[in-house]
Order: sequence, then structure tokens, then C-alpha cells
Amino acid sequence: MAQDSTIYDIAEKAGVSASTVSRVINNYPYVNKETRAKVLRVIAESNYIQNDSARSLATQSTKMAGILIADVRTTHHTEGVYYVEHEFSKNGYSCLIYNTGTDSEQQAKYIQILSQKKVEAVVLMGSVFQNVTVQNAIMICMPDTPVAICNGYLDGPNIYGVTSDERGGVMNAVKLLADKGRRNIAFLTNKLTPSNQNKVDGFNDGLKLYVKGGKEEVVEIQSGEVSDYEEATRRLIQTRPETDAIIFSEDYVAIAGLHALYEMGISVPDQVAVVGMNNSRYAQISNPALTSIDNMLYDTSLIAVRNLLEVLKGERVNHRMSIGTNIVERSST
Amino acid sequence: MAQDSTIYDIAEKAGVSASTVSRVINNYPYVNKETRAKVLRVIAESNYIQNDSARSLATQSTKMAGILIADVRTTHHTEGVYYVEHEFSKNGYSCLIYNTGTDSEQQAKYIQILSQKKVEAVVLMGSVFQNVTVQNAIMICMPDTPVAICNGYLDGPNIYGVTSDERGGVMNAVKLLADKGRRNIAFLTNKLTPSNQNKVDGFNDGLKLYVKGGKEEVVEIQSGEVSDYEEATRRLIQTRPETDAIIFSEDYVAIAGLHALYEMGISVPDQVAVVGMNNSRYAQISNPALTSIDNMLYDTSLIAVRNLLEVLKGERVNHRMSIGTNIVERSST
DNA sequence: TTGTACGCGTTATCAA
DNA sequence: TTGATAACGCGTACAA
Repeated sequence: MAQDSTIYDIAEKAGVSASTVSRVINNYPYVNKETRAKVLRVIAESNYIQNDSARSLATQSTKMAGILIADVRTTHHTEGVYYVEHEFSKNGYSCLIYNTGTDSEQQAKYIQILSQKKVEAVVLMGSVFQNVTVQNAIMICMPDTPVAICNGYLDGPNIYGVTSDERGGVMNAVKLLADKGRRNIAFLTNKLTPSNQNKVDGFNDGLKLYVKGGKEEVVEIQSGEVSDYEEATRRLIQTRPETDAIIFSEDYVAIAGLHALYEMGISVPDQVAVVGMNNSRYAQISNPALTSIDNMLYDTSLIAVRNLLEVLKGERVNHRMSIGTNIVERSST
Repeated sequence: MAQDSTIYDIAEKAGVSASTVSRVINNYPYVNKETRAKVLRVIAESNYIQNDSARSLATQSTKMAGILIADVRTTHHTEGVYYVEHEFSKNGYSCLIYNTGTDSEQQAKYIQILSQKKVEAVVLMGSVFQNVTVQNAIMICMPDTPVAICNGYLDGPNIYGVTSDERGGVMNAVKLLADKGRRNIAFLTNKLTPSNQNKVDGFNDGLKLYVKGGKEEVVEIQSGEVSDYEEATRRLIQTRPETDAIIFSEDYVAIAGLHALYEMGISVPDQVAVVGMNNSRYAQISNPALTSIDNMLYDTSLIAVRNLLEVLKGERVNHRMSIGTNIVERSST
């Protein structure tokens, strides 16, 4: 490293004390205009850069937040990371990000790392973090750090969940399909996270409510491989040829499904209607364009961060918030 | 905050000195087995957590890396962030991430922030960071911190560029199309980043080399709106009906293009062949599945990080590395 | 308005 | 093998 100059170095050059330099840097009011100018000049000349470690130590505050996400690559929460970082940044916080994977022990480990880094707030992206191992880690390692969980809920005095009503969203999707005369609707989901379980519940609710005599048909795909999504779609059609609509737990899975249907020569939506979830940017450009349930990632992300900021300001915040979903209709239904 | 206990607290409880505690924590060899055990026990009981700010200050090392990305949402570099974080994590580094936007002044600002955070390495994701403003910021704020730029190049003694041969990749795509008898190939690109400029160059090279008498036809789309991608595709076909192949600068744009062609009733690849770039996970599930140039994001990301780690170890590393691209053929050609 | 002196929690040097 | 003690760079009462 080049010998990063310290406030002492520039104090010396400016002929003042270190504390004065500190005051200038931190915009303290009572400092002589000229001395301030001088100090500022010396700082500029010396390309001095503040040491945040020292500052954090002295201040007892890092102005850092932590973001945990299972896998930046594949989840639609990736976009959420952007919103979260952006909102934190706007409020003077830097963000540490970690890909934790889906193993809860690993996730807990990262909670500890974050507490070691003394982050002042944490956002958990996705319902995969909704498990007791994580909950305990929070309780033990950061009982006083506000934690938000996007699209999930976790019990704890310092934990704030923001969810969208995915259950209701899927229910409405069933209604939409039923209104269009579909009777044999299936639900195809990848790994059953708590969030996906909610969707399944909404699916069953919807069937009972809107489709008389509709048999439930829920398929879970364990793996995360595209080929398995396609294969599951194919098999569904083969084993249950009367299927006239499929709701998928995610747009990505739905688009894989569209692809499989396309290759089977099945026309969408004439023969089979398809609904996705997330209203991702790919939904509008798939062939055909995909009807999708918008689970409001932008809003939930933003609210999560804002809640945390409120808590940090000492405000009271609801531990559980939920916002409604919209269904965006396109050509696939 | 709960009063985070310090090494002094646990030193007292264990009846030893703080230095001994420190030694235990850091796995120093010469410490009595029993004292170590005792200290460890007390630590476990007191849910003590190390303070990284203090540690960094004393050690003069943060074990943090910085990742800068223009926009996590829309670029395919998002996946790269995952690889980069993962590789750093594996080597004991934590990652600070910032969404900088595409404005170079803003980008430079984040370079400064990172230097303030005393990160020990930086990865710039994408050729959007290939500009003099950023270069200067690096020179001034972090002349001794190794910086890697993915998919781009920047001059500087501490800067390491890792690119894939996108120019050659596009050239090969032109050849592929020419071999299939296509004569009126167009190139459709979004914002002309240095990376996209390379692709355009490769396109022109390819035309000269493989398509006798082929007129160049390059369309740049300034905005990032899907509707504009579709519109541009439509207009291209209208103004140049003889077009029998289109290469797009990104899969996402290509898929939007596929959608537009689909809606125009143009058959792919019968009437128009389509090639994308990035070989993203959506390429294989689009309708039809998209032939795409794989620009090896995984490899470039990994190499970028490994280069940085090598430099940190004091090894010499090439300032400029390039790896070959593959073209993955699917149904759209 | 400015400077002195101390503390923040660790690590590192030196003696013991 | 252990314990004082002095850094690390900065913020901040307190005194001047």
C-alpha cells in the first residue's frame, strides 16, 4: 500500500491539530472559515482518504448493511438485491452481499459473519431463509440488529417480514382460468420453499372456490434443471391429457414449460393456458407472451429497507406486512 | 446494541490476559492446551463476537473486496457477481457490492468509496467501466489495489482485464450463417458499450470475410426498453425485407426480437435466422430455442478473481487476458 | 474556535 | 507459555 496519509499527516501539513481536521471532515459547525479552507486544500493535495475501519471503531457504527441471498444466479430476487442496495445507498449505507446457498446451517453461518462485520441491518432475500436455524442464529448473534425478510416471515423482536399475497394471487389466477372455462388446471412448482407452499395453498383454495369438482393436481420438481422442468411438463400432459391450464410457481419454470408445450405441438393458449409468477422481464417477450402474477418484488424490497431504516431511527414498525399481488394478463391465457 | 463483549470481558472471565484470548482466537500455536480450552469455553458461553473493524484497524487488512456493477437487474453480469462473490468467499474475502449506474462520474465516486472502505481488491463487472474517468479514479484513489475488469480493458499498473473474444465470436456467427446460405445478415445491438462495439467490429469483419458483397447493416438501439427492441426488429424487417438473419448483441434483446418476429408471422429460422449472445439460461427455453454465442462469463469472472488473488500473493499476472468463445447452436439457426 | 488526551477492540512487540 | 504495553486511525469530551 502507498502510505495512506492520516489526519495527523494532514494536520501537520496544515499546521493545525488532528481534531480540527476531524472536525472539518465531519462538517462540524464551529470551525474557522479560513482554517477549514486551508485544511480542505491540504486534504485535496494529499489525496487523503478516510479510514472507515478506524472511523467505525471510534463511532461504533459501520453504516453497513448485509444482504443475504441463496443464489444470485437463479432466483428472481436478484432484481431485489438491486432495489435493496439502491435504497440503502441512498441512505448512506453500504451493502455487504453473500450468496449463502439453500442449506440453513450455511445461512446461519453467514448471519454470524454479518454480525462480526457489525452490519447495522440485514435483508434476507427470499423465503428460503424462513427456517429456525436462521432464526436462532439471529437471536444469538444479532438480537438487536433489525433484520428484514423479503417474501417470508420469521418470529423475533427484531425481525420484520414483508410478503406479497402470493396465496391470493394464485387463487385469483385460478379464478381467471375458471372464468375462461378451464376445468382441469394443474400447478407445477419447483422446490417447495415456504413461498411456493403458499402458492400451492392458494391453488387449492382457488380450486375449491372456483372449480366445482376440480381435482387438485400439484407437481413438485425437486431439481433445478431446465430439462426437468420441461420433462415434468411433458409428463403432466401425457398422464393427464385433459389438462387445459397450468400455473407455474415461477416465470422461468413457466417459460421452460412453454418451450416443452411448443415442442409437443400443443397450442397455447388454445389447448393449454399458462400462467407464470413474478412478472419478470422475460414474461413479456416469451412466445407467446406469458400471463404472470406480479408478486411486487420492487415494492416488497423497498418496504423491507424502509422498515429497517425506520427501526434504526427508533420508530415502531409492524413485524409483518403483506401487499397485494396483480395478475398481468398476456397472450398465454 | 447489546453490550457486545470484548476480548477483555472474556479474558477476565477466563482469568487470563486479553492477549491470550487473542491468541486463542487466531489459533496461535504456543498456547497451553488447557488455557485454550478454558478460553474457548468462556467464549462459547458469552456468545462473544469478534469486532472486525478493530481487527482491520490493528491488522491493516480488511479482507474485503469490492464489486461494482452498473445495474444488477438487467445485465447478464449479474451471474458474474455470483461467481465472483463465491470465489472471493472461498478465499476468505467478503464482498461489498454497489450498483453504480452507467454514468462514469458516478462510477468514479464508487471507486473512492471503495478505497475508503479499504477493500483489498476490486472487480468491475462489464465494459461499461472501461472509461478514463474510472481509470483516473483508480489511479488516484487506489493506485496499489489490484483491480480487475471483466469483459473490458483499462490501462494501469494495477489493473487486470479479462475479456472473451466477442469479436471473434460474432465473426464465427457470421460464418455459421453464411455457411447456411444466409446473405443478408443484420446486427442489432443495444447501447454501444466497448463490448458491443467489439461485437460490431466482429460483425463487419465476418461480413468482409465470409459474405461476398454483403452490405453491412448495423442498428443501434439507444434505449433499454423491450418495446424498443421489438420495434427496432420490426422496422429492420420492414425497411430491409430481404434480411434473412439477425445477430443480436444480447440474448435478452434477441428474445425480444424473436417475439417481434413471431408476432409478425415470420418463421424462425426458415425465413430469418437468429443468433443471440451470452448463452444465458433463457436461450435454451425460448421459442424457438436460441442459438447463442457463449462469452464465457463464468470463466472470465473466475479468472478475474483468481488473478486478483495471485496479485495479492505477490505473483506477477498478465494485465490482459482473453479467452475464446463458443457458439452454441440451437433451433433458431 | 482550537488543542489535549483518552477510548474504541484488536493485534503485535517485548519481557518475563 | 503468558502478560503488559503500545500501536492502528479516528472521534470527542473537556479544557483552554
